[in-house]
Amino acid sequence: MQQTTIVMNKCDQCIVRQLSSLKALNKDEVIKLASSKTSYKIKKGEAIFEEGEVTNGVFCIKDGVGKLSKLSANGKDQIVKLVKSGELLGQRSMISNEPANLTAKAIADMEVCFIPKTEIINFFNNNNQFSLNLMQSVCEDLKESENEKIALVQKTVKQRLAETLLHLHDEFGEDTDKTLRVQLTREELAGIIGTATESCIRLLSDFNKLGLIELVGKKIMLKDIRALKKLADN
Amino acid sequence: MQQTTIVMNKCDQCIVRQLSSLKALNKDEVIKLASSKTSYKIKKGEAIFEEGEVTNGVFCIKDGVGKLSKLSANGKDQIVKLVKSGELLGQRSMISNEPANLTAKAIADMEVCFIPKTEIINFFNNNNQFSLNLMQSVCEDLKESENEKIALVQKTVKQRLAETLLHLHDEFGEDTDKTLRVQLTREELAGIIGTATESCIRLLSDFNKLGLIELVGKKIMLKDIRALKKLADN
DNA sequence: AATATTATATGACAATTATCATCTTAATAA
DNA sequence: TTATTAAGATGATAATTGTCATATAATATT
Repeated sequence: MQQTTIVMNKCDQCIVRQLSSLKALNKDEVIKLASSKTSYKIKKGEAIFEEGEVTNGVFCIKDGVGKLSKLSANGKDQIVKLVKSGELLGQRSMISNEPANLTAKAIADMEVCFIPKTEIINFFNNNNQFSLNLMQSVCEDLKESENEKIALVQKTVKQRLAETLLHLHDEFGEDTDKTLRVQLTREELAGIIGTATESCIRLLSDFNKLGLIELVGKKIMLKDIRALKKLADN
Repeated sequence: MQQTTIVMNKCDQCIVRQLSSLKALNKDEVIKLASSKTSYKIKKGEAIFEEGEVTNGVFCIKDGVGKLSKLSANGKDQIVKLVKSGELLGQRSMISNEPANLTAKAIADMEVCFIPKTEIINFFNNNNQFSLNLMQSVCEDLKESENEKIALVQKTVKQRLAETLLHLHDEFGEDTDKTLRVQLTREELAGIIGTATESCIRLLSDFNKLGLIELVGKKIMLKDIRALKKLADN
């Protein structure tokens, strides 16, 4: 009895349970969830799943940061989305009944839990609020993807870099030294904005010289957010 | 009584009912649907809804072709997706409870039906298969959007043009004269692949000279699909 | 039919961005 | 520590693509 309570609490207190579609689950469902999940630790650089893999469930991100990306023919890694704690991973391919379309890798050490598909489908069919939440989450991803698609075409690399820096600042915040908390390599940053690594580095230098940002070793500090916003929009 | 039957048949026979998420609806639900829908005719060039508009429902496309697009600051229209008969329009913003993110316009004369949100939410909550279908449809859109996003960055304009021509051929087929059935202006085609109209025209000329396509007035005939595929992939 | 308007086409040129080479600095392994 | 490798930085150059100008063809309007 007590054991059940402990297990339930584990998921009940979890940040994913608080932030994701899973917030719609009731006590009994959380207990079921806790007993069917499995936990993993994933080191920086390691994959959670690879493109083409059949995952048969979703991953809850308890801690860390990950990237969803696709390798191109010429060996470049295009990053489609970053994910952080509180989010679910692999919803789309699970629902579509398809192998993963993208590869998920850890950018910072991660703690994740795997929830089997059967469990999720069960919640989906029996809990309207959960299915609506899940639906809205995918819809949010779709909207974001469409808008990014438009930005890729309508904005220059410079604008996209400014936009991405602001976005990273908004979503992940600052370290104590005022630099961006997410530690991306220049290559990864280039992969997000969709450009060559050298172009990305060059523009960062330009931004630095213009006083828009400051490069602290490999880390980036946003110095003039207003100017970055202006640059990104116009 | 007879009237009800007639009305039901109207929706029951409809191509949208056969192809979209609505195929999961049972007889009673179709009757409800038929009584709550309103029909419209939309002329080529006219809008079904505009970006920022609150639609409060979805549109069934009975006939015609439409485009979902967003106007950029510099006046260019980026086309995000083409829609054709059998598809639903406006699902995402309805589910997200947001105004439309994109503008929907007719490329060819359209016949559409509007279904109010209350009706859809009702089906969503009471019919698991319908909610799953709807979910899968949004997931399909998401996958496509992500893949196009990647293509926009990793492929050249030439490759994207080849890819888009093949895609249009697959999805909309040929007219009796072997040309592509969808009649897009060069400007619209440029808006899909995300390039300047002049660049698009120039590349079409190149493709023509290379024997990949043939330009029959404003219409386009694919002559060497194998070569176009090779070009698009590599 | 004549005129106006819009779409398509093409040349010339500029701007952006990618590629390749090289160098420096930082991180990691031996 | 030293050697080795990887990441970051920058110059030189080429390729791609966008912009502007202008011409022609197609369509619409009077």
